[in-house]
Amino acid sequence: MSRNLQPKPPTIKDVAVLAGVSMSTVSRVLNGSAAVQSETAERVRRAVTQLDFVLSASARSLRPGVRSMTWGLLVDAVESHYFSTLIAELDRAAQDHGSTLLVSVTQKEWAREKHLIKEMSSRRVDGLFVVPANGDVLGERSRLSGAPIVYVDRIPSGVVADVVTFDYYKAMAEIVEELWVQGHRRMAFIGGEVDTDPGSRRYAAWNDVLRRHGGTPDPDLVSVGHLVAGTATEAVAGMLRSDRPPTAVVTTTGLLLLGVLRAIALEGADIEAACTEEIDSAFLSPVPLTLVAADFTLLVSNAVELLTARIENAGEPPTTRLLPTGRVRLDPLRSSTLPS
Amino acid sequence: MSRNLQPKPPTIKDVAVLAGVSMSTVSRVLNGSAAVQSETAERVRRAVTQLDFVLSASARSLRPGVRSMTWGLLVDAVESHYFSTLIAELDRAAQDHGSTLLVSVTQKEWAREKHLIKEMSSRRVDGLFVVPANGDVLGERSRLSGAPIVYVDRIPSGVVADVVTFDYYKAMAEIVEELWVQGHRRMAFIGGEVDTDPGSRRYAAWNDVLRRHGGTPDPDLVSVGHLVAGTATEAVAGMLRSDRPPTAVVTTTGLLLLGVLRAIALEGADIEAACTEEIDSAFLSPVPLTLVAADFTLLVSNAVELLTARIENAGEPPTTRLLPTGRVRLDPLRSSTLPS
DNA sequence: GTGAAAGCGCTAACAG
DNA sequence: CTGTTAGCGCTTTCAC
Repeated sequence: MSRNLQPKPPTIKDVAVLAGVSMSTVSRVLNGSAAVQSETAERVRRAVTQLDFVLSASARSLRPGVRSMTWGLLVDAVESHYFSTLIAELDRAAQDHGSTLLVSVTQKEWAREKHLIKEMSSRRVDGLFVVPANGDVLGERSRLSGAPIVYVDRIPSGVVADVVTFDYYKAMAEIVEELWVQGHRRMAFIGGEVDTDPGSRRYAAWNDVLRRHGGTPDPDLVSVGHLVAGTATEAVAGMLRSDRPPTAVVTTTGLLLLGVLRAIALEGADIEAACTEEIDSAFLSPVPLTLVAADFTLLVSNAVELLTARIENAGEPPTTRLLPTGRVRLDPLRSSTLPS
Repeated sequence: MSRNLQPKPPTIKDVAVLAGVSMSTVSRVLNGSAAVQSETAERVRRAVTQLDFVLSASARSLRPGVRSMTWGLLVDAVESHYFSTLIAELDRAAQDHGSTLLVSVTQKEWAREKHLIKEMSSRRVDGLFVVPANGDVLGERSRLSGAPIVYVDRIPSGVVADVVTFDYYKAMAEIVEELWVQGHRRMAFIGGEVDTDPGSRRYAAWNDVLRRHGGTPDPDLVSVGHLVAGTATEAVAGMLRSDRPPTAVVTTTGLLLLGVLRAIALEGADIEAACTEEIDSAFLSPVPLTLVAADFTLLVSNAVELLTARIENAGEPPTTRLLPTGRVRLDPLRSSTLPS
């Protein structure tokens, strides 16, 4: 029980006493908000180091008009390559900006998102990045006050706001078009939720391209609403075992792609696969793979630009930015010739 | 510019006025800290709903002795299965406990970890989970004041503290032992940092088991210090192309395993692989795979138990908990018989 | 260039 | 059961 008790952290007053100045002076030194005699400032800084003092973010942000130099990030879920990449990039951006990034998880529930937005606001973050969950049926989003918000990756419903997302419609359209040109006439579509963004955009693109080429998609080859990889595996395995199996299968998320690849591996099928998200184990694919490459550095820089602008000045009208995507093509490694 | 400006959030005073009571009463209703006439309470609650009011976490936590019902989590990096799983579990646990989890990234830098611990403390989190970064050469960790800390997954240096981690030594020892029993005499070891925890524990186990069976590990089959998958791929490819290739390769992290599998796929090798971490694309492995399964639910429940105890009462001596791990065995899917 | 004092939003005595 | 008041740690006028 000796040194285990948490000694309460020093306050600005402790620093002031130790440095032999007033609290105001310490504050001025620490914030650079006004000129302080260099010798005095030095004494203050020494006291700060000695006490290992840090300004209390809570107390500090109580005063109106003071920036907390903190950004919040609300993600919907954590099981995805996408999520790790986003956090890593955003964290770096925040650091460059001199801000701290605080991340929280909404678990795809609108109620939780709403709660966390308020929670973060009550912690006085300067701004929030939000990967919106679905479910705001009452249009409550537009009534949320507090810190400015930039929505990321998904277009939220029920609000006109700043949004940065990739052009998933175009990404999917290009993939399907390309497969069509390659001669594929029986393509399967494996998707998650298709009535909400961004699934809806992808699904629309899929349908549009196939219809443009005449004919409607074969309903036996469309299976949506998958939330986990397992059901996707079953769906694809079923298709592959049927009388008229697909020659290519298109899917939307990395999670589902793994499910699809599993089915393909299980069945020993020899078809094309494509996905609008990347996975880091793509090289292990038993079949040729086309992936949409999303540049998260680009996503983040756009989002940061929007948020900082909004933090500085709340006047601009909200914008939605649709970012371009790239493409990655992979052929199975196993049968490839050995590199010299 | 009309409704775009952020209206400053309502305060407890606004609620009090609207409900026709005093601030204290509002506070009491919101905290359930004392009995309030049910009718009055109802009026307050209505006002709260009407104004969409949330207590300011900043102001609230300024008072000494008040819990913020917030936990912090500091992770070293974000590119790993491990990380997603940890966050997901911890977030759920926090929610069950009625607390909010705030996550931040240390980027494996001790300076950043130190900064973020203070930053989080200054936000008055009730406690912190930390995946410690290496580099505390001055033993500063033990001097950190502020919120109680439970270290997770890694044993930090320079401090006696609460730690929860898996028994990586045993996990690795068992794997190597098993491979030995299966007849493998030329095993390769691909590792990351081996002079810091937990790499050091795994590397020690590897060496110990091989030595116990007589003979030292072949230095040509040991390659450590890999921080990315690419260099691991090169190292393994080199081994596989050599005169005396390994018959099995053991690696430590999921990231490195992917690099290893890539080399195996590239070279078309037919050897065993093993890893002390799981990956979600394991079923795509071209070769038989043994993985250590770590139960993160267990990790998290232990960590939460320790932290909450510490939050309640700072008296107990710090403990280190080494949790048991499981095993997963996977055979390549492609050549397997089709399921009926 | 520096200090004293008010007040940010909230909770916890203390009265009534 | 409810209101009044002091004060948490900090920044910012306002004096000096």
